[in-house]
Amino acid sequence: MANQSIKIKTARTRRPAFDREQGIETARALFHARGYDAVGIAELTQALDIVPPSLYAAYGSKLALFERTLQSYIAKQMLPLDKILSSDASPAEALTGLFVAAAKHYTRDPVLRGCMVTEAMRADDPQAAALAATLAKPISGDIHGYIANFCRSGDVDQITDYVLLTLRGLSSYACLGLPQQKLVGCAEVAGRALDVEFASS
Amino acid sequence: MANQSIKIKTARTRRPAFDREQGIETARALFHARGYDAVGIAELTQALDIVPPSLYAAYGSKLALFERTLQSYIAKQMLPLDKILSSDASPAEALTGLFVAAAKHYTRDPVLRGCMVTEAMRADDPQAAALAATLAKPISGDIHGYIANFCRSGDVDQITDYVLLTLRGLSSYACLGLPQQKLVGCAEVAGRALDVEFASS
DNA sequence: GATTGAATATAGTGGTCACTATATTTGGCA
DNA sequence: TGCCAAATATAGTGACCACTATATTCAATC
Repeated sequence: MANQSIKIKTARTRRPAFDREQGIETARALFHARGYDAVGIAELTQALDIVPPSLYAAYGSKLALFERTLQSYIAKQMLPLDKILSSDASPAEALTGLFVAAAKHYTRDPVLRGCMVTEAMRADDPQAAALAATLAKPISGDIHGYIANFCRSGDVDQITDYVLLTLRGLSSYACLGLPQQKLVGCAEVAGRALDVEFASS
Repeated sequence: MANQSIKIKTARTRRPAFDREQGIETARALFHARGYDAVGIAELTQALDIVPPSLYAAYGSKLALFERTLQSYIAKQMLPLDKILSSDASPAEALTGLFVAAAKHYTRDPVLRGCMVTEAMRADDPQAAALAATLAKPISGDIHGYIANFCRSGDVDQITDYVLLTLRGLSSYACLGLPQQKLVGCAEVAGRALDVEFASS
Protein backbone atom coordinates (compact mmCIF):
# COMPACT_ATOMS: atom_id res chain seq x y z
CA MET A 1 0.00 0.00 0.00
CA ALA A 2 1.55 3.22 -1.13
CA ASN A 3 1.84 6.13 1.17
CA GLN A 4 0.76 9.19 -0.68
CA SER A 5 -0.61 11.27 2.11
CA ILE A 6 2.39 13.35 3.24
CA LYS A 7 3.85 15.90 0.86
CA ILE A 8 6.04 18.67 2.14
CA LYS A 9 6.32 20.59 -1.09
CA THR A 10 4.15 19.49 -3.91
CA ALA A 11 3.20 20.89 -7.24
CA ARG A 12 -0.52 21.08 -7.57
CA THR A 13 -2.01 17.87 -8.77
CA ARG A 14 -1.55 17.55 -12.48
CA ARG A 15 -4.53 17.91 -14.75
CA PRO A 16 -5.26 15.38 -17.48
CA ALA A 17 -3.77 15.95 -20.91
CA PHE A 18 -5.73 18.51 -22.87
CA ASP A 19 -7.41 17.87 -26.21
CA ARG A 20 -4.98 18.96 -28.90
CA GLU A 21 -7.58 19.01 -31.65
CA GLN A 22 -9.87 21.15 -29.56
CA GLY A 23 -6.91 23.40 -28.81
CA ILE A 24 -6.40 23.97 -32.51
CA GLU A 25 -10.02 25.02 -32.90
CA THR A 26 -9.73 27.45 -30.01
CA ALA A 27 -6.48 28.87 -31.35
CA ARG A 28 -7.99 29.12 -34.83
CA ALA A 29 -10.75 31.36 -33.55
CA LEU A 30 -8.25 33.63 -31.84
CA PHE A 31 -5.94 33.85 -34.85
CA HIS A 32 -8.87 34.40 -37.21
CA ALA A 33 -10.37 37.13 -35.09
CA ARG A 34 -7.22 39.12 -34.43
CA GLY A 35 -4.43 37.89 -36.67
CA TYR A 36 -1.15 36.06 -36.10
CA ASP A 37 0.86 39.00 -34.82
CA ALA A 38 -1.73 40.28 -32.36
CA VAL A 39 -2.28 36.97 -30.57
CA GLY A 40 0.46 36.11 -28.09
CA ILE A 41 1.48 32.92 -26.37
CA ALA A 42 0.07 34.21 -23.09
CA GLU A 43 -3.38 34.70 -24.60
CA LEU A 44 -3.28 31.34 -26.34
CA THR A 45 -2.31 29.45 -23.21
CA GLN A 46 -5.00 31.20 -21.19
CA ALA A 47 -7.64 30.39 -23.81
CA LEU A 48 -6.54 26.75 -23.89
CA ASP A 49 -6.22 26.70 -20.09
CA ILE A 50 -2.70 25.29 -20.23
CA VAL A 51 0.78 26.60 -19.45
CA PRO A 52 3.35 27.49 -22.12
CA PRO A 53 5.41 24.28 -21.91
CA SER A 54 2.27 22.26 -22.62
CA LEU A 55 1.59 24.35 -25.70
CA TYR A 56 5.14 23.88 -26.95
CA ALA A 57 5.10 20.17 -26.20
CA ALA A 58 1.88 19.79 -28.14
CA TYR A 59 2.47 22.04 -31.14
CA GLY A 60 6.16 22.92 -31.28
CA SER A 61 5.99 26.67 -31.77
CA LYS A 62 3.57 29.52 -32.27
CA LEU A 63 4.16 29.33 -36.02
CA ALA A 64 3.58 25.58 -36.13
CA LEU A 65 0.35 25.99 -34.19
CA PHE A 66 -0.69 28.71 -36.59
CA GLU A 67 -0.06 26.37 -39.51
CA ARG A 68 -2.30 23.77 -37.91
CA THR A 69 -5.03 26.37 -37.43
CA LEU A 70 -4.76 27.47 -41.06
CA GLN A 71 -5.04 23.88 -42.24
CA SER A 72 -8.03 23.41 -39.98
CA TYR A 73 -9.59 26.56 -41.42
CA ILE A 74 -9.06 25.39 -44.98
CA ALA A 75 -10.48 21.98 -44.22
CA LYS A 76 -13.50 23.02 -42.19
CA GLN A 77 -14.32 26.67 -42.56
CA MET A 78 -13.27 27.96 -45.92
CA LEU A 79 -15.68 28.80 -48.68
CA PRO A 80 -16.53 25.55 -50.55
CA LEU A 81 -14.94 26.59 -53.82
CA ASP A 82 -15.48 23.30 -55.61
CA LYS A 83 -19.18 23.27 -54.86
CA ILE A 84 -19.71 26.84 -55.97
CA LEU A 85 -17.72 26.44 -59.17
CA SER A 86 -19.24 23.10 -60.15
CA SER A 87 -22.59 24.75 -60.84
CA ASP A 88 -24.10 24.52 -64.31
CA ALA A 89 -24.40 28.28 -64.57
CA SER A 90 -22.32 30.36 -66.94
CA PRO A 91 -18.83 31.18 -65.68
CA ALA A 92 -19.80 34.80 -65.09
CA GLU A 93 -22.79 33.68 -63.07
CA ALA A 94 -20.82 31.09 -61.16
CA LEU A 95 -18.04 33.52 -60.29
CA THR A 96 -20.55 36.18 -59.32
CA GLY A 97 -22.03 33.50 -57.11
CA LEU A 98 -18.57 33.01 -55.67
CA PHE A 99 -18.32 36.71 -54.88
CA VAL A 100 -21.72 36.75 -53.22
CA ALA A 101 -20.99 33.59 -51.26
CA ALA A 102 -17.71 35.11 -50.12
CA ALA A 103 -19.45 38.34 -49.10
CA LYS A 104 -21.91 36.36 -46.98
CA HIS A 105 -19.31 33.98 -45.63
CA TYR A 106 -16.86 36.70 -44.63
CA THR A 107 -19.52 38.50 -42.59
CA ARG A 108 -21.11 35.38 -41.16
CA ASP A 109 -19.67 35.79 -37.69
CA PRO A 110 -19.19 39.28 -36.27
CA VAL A 111 -15.77 38.45 -34.85
CA LEU A 112 -14.48 35.93 -37.39
CA ARG A 113 -14.53 38.27 -40.35
CA GLY A 114 -12.88 37.88 -43.71
CA CYS A 115 -10.86 34.96 -45.02
CA MET A 116 -8.33 33.76 -42.48
CA VAL A 117 -5.84 32.66 -45.16
CA THR A 118 -6.14 35.80 -47.23
CA GLU A 119 -5.68 38.05 -44.24
CA ALA A 120 -2.78 36.01 -42.90
CA MET A 121 -0.88 36.71 -46.10
CA ARG A 122 -0.53 40.29 -44.83
CA ALA A 123 0.85 39.37 -41.41
CA ASP A 124 3.83 41.34 -40.18
CA ASP A 125 5.69 38.16 -39.34
CA PRO A 126 7.27 37.13 -42.63
CA GLN A 127 7.18 33.43 -41.84
CA ALA A 128 3.47 33.54 -41.08
CA ALA A 129 2.78 35.52 -44.25
CA ALA A 130 4.81 33.13 -46.38
CA LEU A 131 3.03 30.17 -44.82
CA ALA A 132 -0.36 31.62 -45.66
CA ALA A 133 0.75 32.37 -49.20
CA THR A 134 1.88 28.79 -49.65
CA LEU A 135 -1.41 27.41 -48.40
CA ALA A 136 -3.36 29.86 -50.56
CA LYS A 137 -1.63 28.85 -53.77
CA PRO A 138 -3.60 25.65 -54.49
CA ILE A 139 -6.81 27.55 -53.92
CA SER A 140 -5.83 30.25 -56.39
CA GLY A 141 -4.87 27.43 -58.71
CA ASP A 142 -8.35 25.97 -58.52
CA ILE A 143 -9.87 29.27 -59.55
CA HIS A 144 -7.35 29.62 -62.33
CA GLY A 145 -8.17 26.10 -63.53
CA TYR A 146 -11.88 26.82 -63.53
CA ILE A 147 -11.53 30.03 -65.52
CA ALA A 148 -9.25 28.36 -68.04
CA ASN A 149 -12.20 26.25 -69.15
CA PHE A 150 -14.22 29.23 -70.27
CA CYS A 151 -12.06 31.86 -71.92
CA ARG A 152 -9.20 32.39 -74.33
CA SER A 153 -5.94 31.24 -72.87
CA GLY A 154 -4.52 34.74 -73.11
CA ASP A 155 -7.25 36.06 -70.84
CA VAL A 156 -7.06 33.47 -68.08
CA ASP A 157 -4.43 35.16 -65.95
CA GLN A 158 -6.08 38.56 -66.10
CA ILE A 159 -9.53 37.31 -65.17
CA THR A 160 -8.06 35.16 -62.42
CA ASP A 161 -6.19 38.12 -61.02
CA TYR A 162 -9.37 40.16 -61.05
CA VAL A 163 -11.31 37.46 -59.23
CA LEU A 164 -8.60 37.07 -56.60
CA LEU A 165 -8.29 40.82 -56.18
CA THR A 166 -12.03 41.13 -55.68
CA LEU A 167 -12.05 38.34 -53.10
CA ARG A 168 -9.19 40.09 -51.35
CA GLY A 169 -11.14 43.35 -51.37
CA LEU A 170 -14.22 41.59 -49.99
CA SER A 171 -12.21 39.98 -47.21
CA SER A 172 -10.46 43.18 -46.28
CA TYR A 173 -13.66 45.22 -46.27
CA ALA A 174 -15.37 42.54 -44.21
CA CYS A 175 -12.58 42.86 -41.65
CA LEU A 176 -13.22 46.59 -41.50
CA GLY A 177 -16.77 45.88 -40.46
CA LEU A 178 -18.80 46.61 -43.59
CA PRO A 179 -22.26 45.11 -43.08
CA GLN A 180 -23.18 41.99 -44.98
CA GLN A 181 -25.80 43.67 -47.09
CA LYS A 182 -23.39 46.25 -48.45
CA LEU A 183 -20.71 43.66 -49.08
CA VAL A 184 -23.14 41.51 -51.05
CA GLY A 185 -24.01 44.57 -53.11
CA CYS A 186 -20.35 45.06 -53.91
CA ALA A 187 -20.05 41.40 -54.88
CA GLU A 188 -22.91 41.72 -57.34
CA VAL A 189 -21.45 44.84 -58.91
CA ALA A 190 -18.05 43.17 -59.18
CA GLY A 191 -19.70 40.28 -60.98
CA ARG A 192 -20.91 42.54 -63.78
CA ALA A 193 -17.36 43.03 -64.97
CA LEU A 194 -17.21 39.28 -65.54
CA ASP A 195 -20.24 39.33 -67.82
CA VAL A 196 -18.32 41.70 -70.06
CA GLU A 197 -15.08 39.76 -69.85
CA PHE A 198 -16.52 36.37 -70.67
CA ALA A 199 -18.76 37.78 -73.39
CA SER A 200 -15.68 39.09 -75.20
CA SER A 201 -13.62 35.98 -74.60
CA MET B 1 31.60 72.40 -1.04
CA ALA B 2 31.16 70.90 -4.42
CA ASN B 3 34.04 70.07 -6.64
CA GLN B 4 33.06 70.99 -10.15
CA SER B 5 36.37 71.16 -11.92
CA ILE B 6 37.09 67.51 -12.41
CA LYS B 7 34.94 65.50 -14.80
CA ILE B 8 35.77 61.91 -14.98
CA LYS B 9 33.11 61.07 -17.47
CA THR B 10 31.83 63.54 -20.04
CA ALA B 11 29.07 63.23 -22.60
CA ARG B 12 30.18 63.48 -26.19
CA THR B 13 29.82 66.87 -27.76
CA ARG B 14 26.25 67.52 -28.73
CA ARG B 15 25.17 67.50 -32.36
CA PRO B 16 23.05 70.28 -33.85
CA ALA B 17 19.27 69.93 -33.77
CA PHE B 18 17.93 67.65 -36.48
CA ASP B 19 15.44 68.65 -39.17
CA ARG B 20 11.99 67.68 -37.92
CA GLU B 21 10.34 67.95 -41.30
CA GLN B 22 12.96 65.75 -42.87
CA GLY B 23 12.49 63.33 -40.00
CA ILE B 24 8.81 63.02 -40.87
CA GLU B 25 9.68 62.17 -44.46
CA THR B 26 12.13 59.52 -43.34
CA ALA B 27 9.65 58.06 -40.88
CA ARG B 28 6.93 58.14 -43.54
CA ALA B 29 8.98 55.95 -45.82
CA LEU B 30 9.56 53.43 -43.04
CA PHE B 31 5.92 53.32 -41.98
CA HIS B 32 4.73 53.09 -45.58
CA ALA B 33 7.10 50.28 -46.41
CA ARG B 34 6.49 48.10 -43.38
CA GLY B 35 3.46 49.38 -41.48
CA TYR B 36 2.91 50.99 -38.09
CA ASP B 37 3.25 47.87 -35.97
CA ALA B 38 6.40 46.55 -37.61
CA VAL B 39 8.44 49.74 -37.26
CA GLY B 40 9.82 50.28 -33.76
CA ILE B 41 11.24 53.26 -31.98
CA ALA B 42 14.73 51.81 -32.23
CA GLU B 43 14.53 51.59 -36.01
CA LEU B 44 13.06 55.07 -36.30
CA THR B 45 15.73 56.66 -34.16
CA GLN B 46 18.47 54.89 -36.08
CA ALA B 47 17.02 56.01 -39.40
CA LEU B 48 16.74 59.59 -38.15
CA ASP B 49 20.18 59.34 -36.51
CA ILE B 50 18.88 60.57 -33.17
CA VAL B 51 18.30 59.05 -29.75
CA PRO B 52 14.84 58.25 -28.36
CA PRO B 53 14.49 61.35 -26.13
CA SER B 54 15.06 63.55 -29.17
CA LEU B 55 12.31 61.75 -31.05
CA TYR B 56 9.89 62.16 -28.16
CA ALA B 57 10.83 65.80 -27.66
CA ALA B 58 10.18 66.47 -31.33
CA TYR B 59 7.04 64.44 -31.99
CA GLY B 60 5.54 63.41 -28.67
CA SER B 61 4.93 59.71 -29.27
CA LYS B 62 5.16 57.02 -31.90
CA LEU B 63 1.47 57.46 -32.65
CA ALA B 64 1.78 61.24 -32.97
CA LEU B 65 4.73 60.83 -35.33
CA PHE B 66 2.68 58.34 -37.33
CA GLU B 67 -0.12 60.84 -37.62
CA ARG B 68 2.31 63.43 -38.96
CA THR B 69 3.59 60.92 -41.52
CA LEU B 70 0.04 60.08 -42.63
CA GLN B 71 -0.76 63.75 -43.06
CA SER B 72 2.43 64.20 -45.01
CA TYR B 73 1.49 61.24 -47.20
CA ILE B 74 -1.97 62.64 -47.88
CA ALA B 75 -0.58 66.05 -48.70
CA LYS B 76 2.34 65.01 -50.87
CA GLN B 77 2.10 61.44 -52.02
CA MET B 78 -1.47 60.35 -52.31
CA LEU B 79 -3.24 59.81 -55.59
CA PRO B 80 -4.53 63.22 -56.81
CA LEU B 81 -8.20 62.34 -56.58
CA ASP B 82 -9.50 65.77 -57.46
CA LYS B 83 -7.47 65.92 -60.65
CA ILE B 84 -8.50 62.47 -61.80
CA LEU B 85 -12.17 63.01 -61.06
CA SER B 86 -12.39 66.48 -62.59
CA SER B 87 -11.92 65.06 -66.06
CA ASP B 88 -14.61 65.58 -68.68
CA ALA B 89 -14.93 61.86 -69.32
CA SER B 90 -17.97 59.86 -68.36
CA PRO B 91 -18.10 58.79 -64.74
CA ALA B 92 -17.37 55.18 -65.68
CA GLU B 93 -14.35 56.29 -67.67
CA ALA B 94 -13.16 58.66 -64.97
CA LEU B 95 -13.46 56.04 -62.24
CA THR B 96 -11.79 53.44 -64.42
CA GLY B 97 -9.06 56.02 -64.84
CA LEU B 98 -8.94 56.25 -61.07
CA PHE B 99 -8.49 52.49 -60.81
CA VAL B 100 -5.71 52.50 -63.39
CA ALA B 101 -4.00 55.48 -61.80
CA ALA B 102 -4.17 53.72 -58.44
CA ALA B 103 -2.76 50.52 -59.92
CA LYS B 104 0.18 52.45 -61.32
CA HIS B 105 0.64 54.61 -58.26
CA TYR B 106 0.56 51.71 -55.82
CA THR B 107 3.32 49.90 -57.69
CA ARG B 108 5.38 52.98 -58.45
CA ASP B 109 8.07 52.23 -55.91
CA PRO B 110 9.05 48.64 -55.20
CA VAL B 111 9.21 49.21 -51.46
CA LEU B 112 6.49 51.86 -50.98
CA ARG B 113 3.64 49.74 -52.23
CA GLY B 114 -0.08 50.28 -51.86
CA CYS B 115 -1.86 53.21 -50.25
CA MET B 116 -0.34 54.09 -46.90
CA VAL B 117 -3.67 55.26 -45.45
CA THR B 118 -5.67 52.30 -46.68
CA GLU B 119 -3.15 49.82 -45.35
CA ALA B 120 -2.84 51.63 -42.03
CA MET B 121 -6.55 51.06 -41.44
CA ARG B 122 -5.66 47.39 -40.92
CA ALA B 123 -2.91 48.01 -38.36
CA ASP B 124 -2.93 45.81 -35.28
CA ASP B 125 -2.64 48.83 -33.02
CA PRO B 126 -6.23 50.03 -32.63
CA GLN B 127 -5.25 53.67 -32.19
CA ALA B 128 -3.23 53.66 -35.39
CA ALA B 129 -6.05 51.95 -37.29
CA ALA B 130 -8.63 54.41 -35.99
CA LEU B 131 -6.39 57.32 -36.90
CA ALA B 132 -6.05 56.07 -40.45
CA ALA B 133 -9.79 55.53 -40.72
CA THR B 134 -10.43 59.09 -39.58
CA LEU B 135 -8.02 60.51 -42.12
CA ALA B 136 -9.46 58.32 -44.86
CA LYS B 137 -13.02 59.46 -44.31
CA PRO B 138 -12.84 62.80 -46.18
CA ILE B 139 -11.24 61.01 -49.12
CA SER B 140 -14.04 58.45 -49.26
CA GLY B 141 -16.40 61.38 -48.98
CA ASP B 142 -14.91 62.99 -52.06
CA ILE B 143 -15.50 59.85 -54.09
CA HIS B 144 -19.02 59.57 -52.75
CA GLY B 145 -19.66 63.19 -53.68
CA TYR B 146 -18.37 62.66 -57.20
CA ILE B 147 -20.50 59.57 -57.78
CA ALA B 148 -23.59 61.31 -56.44
CA ASN B 149 -23.46 63.63 -59.45
CA PHE B 150 -23.95 60.83 -61.92
CA CYS B 151 -26.37 58.24 -60.68
CA ARG B 152 -29.66 57.75 -58.91
CA SER B 153 -29.43 58.64 -55.26
CA GLY B 154 -30.34 55.08 -54.27
CA ASP B 155 -27.30 53.74 -56.11
CA VAL B 156 -24.68 56.12 -54.78
CA ASP B 157 -23.71 54.16 -51.71
CA GLN B 158 -23.42 50.86 -53.52
CA ILE B 159 -21.26 52.20 -56.33
CA THR B 160 -19.11 54.08 -53.83
CA ASP B 161 -18.62 50.93 -51.79
CA TYR B 162 -17.62 49.05 -54.91
CA VAL B 163 -15.09 51.71 -55.89
CA LEU B 164 -13.58 51.79 -52.40
CA LEU B 165 -13.50 48.01 -52.23
CA THR B 166 -11.70 47.85 -55.55
CA LEU B 167 -9.16 50.46 -54.46
CA ARG B 168 -8.63 48.44 -51.30
CA GLY B 169 -8.10 45.30 -53.35
CA LEU B 170 -5.63 47.09 -55.60
CA SER B 171 -3.67 48.41 -52.62
CA SER B 172 -3.59 45.08 -50.90
CA TYR B 173 -2.55 43.19 -54.00
CA ALA B 174 0.13 45.79 -54.68
CA CYS B 175 1.52 45.17 -51.20
CA LEU B 176 1.69 41.47 -52.00
CA GLY B 177 3.96 42.27 -54.91
CA LEU B 178 1.73 41.86 -57.94
CA PRO B 179 3.53 43.47 -60.90
CA GLN B 180 2.24 46.78 -62.22
CA GLN B 181 1.12 45.37 -65.52
CA LYS B 182 -1.14 42.78 -63.92
CA LEU B 183 -2.56 45.29 -61.46
CA VAL B 184 -3.42 47.68 -64.29
CA GLY B 185 -5.18 44.82 -66.05
CA CYS B 186 -7.26 44.21 -62.94
CA ALA B 187 -8.10 47.90 -62.75
CA GLU B 188 -9.38 47.90 -66.32
CA VAL B 189 -11.52 44.83 -65.73
CA ALA B 190 -12.90 46.34 -62.54
CA GLY B 191 -13.86 49.43 -64.52
CA ARG B 192 -16.14 47.43 -66.81
CA ALA B 193 -18.55 46.87 -63.94
CA LEU B 194 -18.95 50.63 -63.74
CA ASP B 195 -20.01 50.89 -67.38
CA VAL B 196 -22.90 48.59 -66.56
CA GLU B 197 -23.77 50.36 -63.31
CA PHE B 198 -23.84 53.87 -64.70
CA ALA B 199 -25.66 52.77 -67.86
CA SER B 200 -28.52 51.47 -65.73
CA SER B 201 -28.53 54.42 -63.36
C1' DG C 1 30.26 86.97 -17.87
C1' DA C 2 25.97 84.98 -16.01
C1' DT C 3 21.48 83.10 -16.90
C1' DT C 4 18.30 80.48 -19.24
C1' DG C 5 16.04 77.30 -22.17
C1' DA C 6 16.18 74.07 -25.79
C1' DA C 7 18.22 70.20 -27.52
C1' DT C 8 21.12 66.94 -26.93
C1' DA C 9 23.35 62.83 -24.13
C1' DT C 10 23.53 58.52 -21.02
C1' DA C 11 21.27 55.04 -19.10
C1' DG C 12 17.85 53.27 -17.87
C1' DT C 13 12.07 52.04 -16.59
C1' DG C 14 8.54 48.34 -16.34
C1' DG C 15 6.14 45.47 -19.51
C1' DT C 16 5.58 41.96 -22.97
C1' DC C 17 7.48 38.91 -26.45
C1' DA C 18 8.27 33.84 -27.74
C1' DC C 19 10.31 30.31 -25.57
C1' DT C 20 12.56 26.86 -22.10
C1' DA C 21 15.36 24.55 -18.11
C1' DT C 22 14.10 21.68 -14.76
C1' DA C 23 11.23 19.24 -11.44
C1' DT C 24 7.07 16.55 -10.35
C1' DT C 25 3.23 13.60 -11.16
C1' DT C 26 1.07 10.06 -13.54
C1' DG C 27 -0.21 5.73 -16.24
C1' DG C 28 1.46 1.75 -18.42
C1' DC C 29 4.39 -2.08 -18.31
C1' DA C 30 7.85 -5.44 -16.94
C1' DT D 1 7.02 -3.54 -6.98
C1' DG D 2 10.36 -0.52 -9.84
C1' DC D 3 11.15 1.89 -13.93
C1' DC D 4 10.18 4.75 -17.90
C1' DA D 5 7.97 7.97 -20.92
C1' DA D 6 4.62 11.42 -21.33
C1' DA D 7 2.51 15.27 -19.71
C1' DT D 8 2.10 18.27 -16.49
C1' DA D 9 4.05 22.00 -13.05
C1' DT D 10 6.98 26.15 -11.45
C1' DA D 11 9.72 29.64 -12.59
C1' DG D 12 12.13 31.57 -15.14
C1' DT D 13 15.42 33.17 -19.93
C1' DG D 14 17.19 37.12 -22.83
C1' DA D 15 15.41 40.19 -26.29
C1' DC D 16 12.63 43.62 -27.54
C1' DC D 17 8.75 47.08 -26.78
C1' DA D 18 7.46 52.14 -26.15
C1' DC D 19 8.92 55.45 -23.27
C1' DT D 20 11.53 58.54 -19.68
C1' DA D 21 14.40 60.40 -15.53
C1' DT D 22 18.18 63.00 -15.33
C1' DA D 23 22.49 65.21 -16.69
C1' DT D 24 25.20 67.84 -20.04
C1' DT D 25 26.10 71.03 -23.75
C1' DC D 26 25.45 75.08 -26.35
C1' DA D 27 23.36 79.35 -28.41
C1' DA D 28 20.84 83.30 -27.47
C1' DT D 29 19.84 86.84 -24.35
C1' DC D 30 20.67 90.08 -20.64
